[in-house]
Amino acid sequence: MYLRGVMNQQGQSGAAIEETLRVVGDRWSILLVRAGLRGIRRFDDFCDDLGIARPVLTERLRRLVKFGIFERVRYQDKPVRYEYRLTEAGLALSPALVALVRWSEEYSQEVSSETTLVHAPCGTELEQAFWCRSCQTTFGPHAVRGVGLNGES
Amino acid sequence: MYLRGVMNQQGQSGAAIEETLRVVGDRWSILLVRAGLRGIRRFDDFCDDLGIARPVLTERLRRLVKFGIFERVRYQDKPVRYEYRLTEAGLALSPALVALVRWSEEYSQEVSSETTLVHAPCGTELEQAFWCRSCQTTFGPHAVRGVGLNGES
DNA sequence: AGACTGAGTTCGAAATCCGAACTCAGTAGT
DNA sequence: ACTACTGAGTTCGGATTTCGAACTCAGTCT
Repeated sequence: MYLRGVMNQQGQSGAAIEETLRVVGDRWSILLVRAGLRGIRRFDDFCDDLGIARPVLTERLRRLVKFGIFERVRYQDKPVRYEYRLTEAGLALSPALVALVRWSEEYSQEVSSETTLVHAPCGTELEQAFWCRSCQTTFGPHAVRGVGLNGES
Repeated sequence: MYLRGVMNQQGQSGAAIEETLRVVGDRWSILLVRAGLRGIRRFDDFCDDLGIARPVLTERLRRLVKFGIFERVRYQDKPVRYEYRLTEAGLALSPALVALVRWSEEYSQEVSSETTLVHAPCGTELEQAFWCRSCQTTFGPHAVRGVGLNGES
């Protein structure tokens, strides 16, 4: 039953994702990224859009900036004003976000009414898959092998 | 600058993912799913593997069971013992998990040493893509359109 | 002058998190 | 029969985080 052989608890193998979850693994961070993708940039807009408490927003944005997911940009000088823009790393979170949205649509108890994510050119509901460059095939979660998953190997 | 037109704050359009993040959006839940995928099922094993405090683990597992991500299974009678297994819905979180692992490998400050996720049959480092059934193509985040993203439309 | 804007900060109350120690039923060893 | 051990929790008090509401501060608009 102790079939791991995958070290953990600071071993190394899971260290990266653990750190990542310490950054984006809270109720708000992913939602902030999503808001960023929707074009929201300003403090008060994040605040109104998400209904997040101001002190929490302050702290969250600071942390996301620190970890390179947002950048704080001065967009006006007279009264000095800053806004928050997604960096490339922040944009790169969108697959995770999309995966979560898809999961929500399928499994959340919430009435999610209609499909919200589609392939832009044709409007078809999208699916998410893994892609192997060398085999030139797509495949599902069952064919993923990894140190971080499936109990080693 | 108020280009949303996507309702929020209980509007409906983002409700599903907000609820989802209220369930799995914390430091531990995703890690619990990952542990589940690695074959971990028992209370003490989750505890040792993640280094999570016991009361928190109790509460987290209860919540994940309540939302259908794990199921609590009696696996022995003499001393009654239960273990936690991922449901199908729980398994379905793996794309999100994989996306986060990939992101961590690429952008986390942590030294992540080597690639940990591969295509099982051939061992090639996997990529994640979106798949359009009707166009029969894969595509990246830029070609995703959706109510939940990209400021409506 | 007075009202408003945007990006925060300060406050105290409420909810969460933590580690360490305890419980409880049953099993195994001597 | 006594002791130690196992697995799945619960209980405790203290530290940390979260919250909403109200306040600040520089500058602008009327």
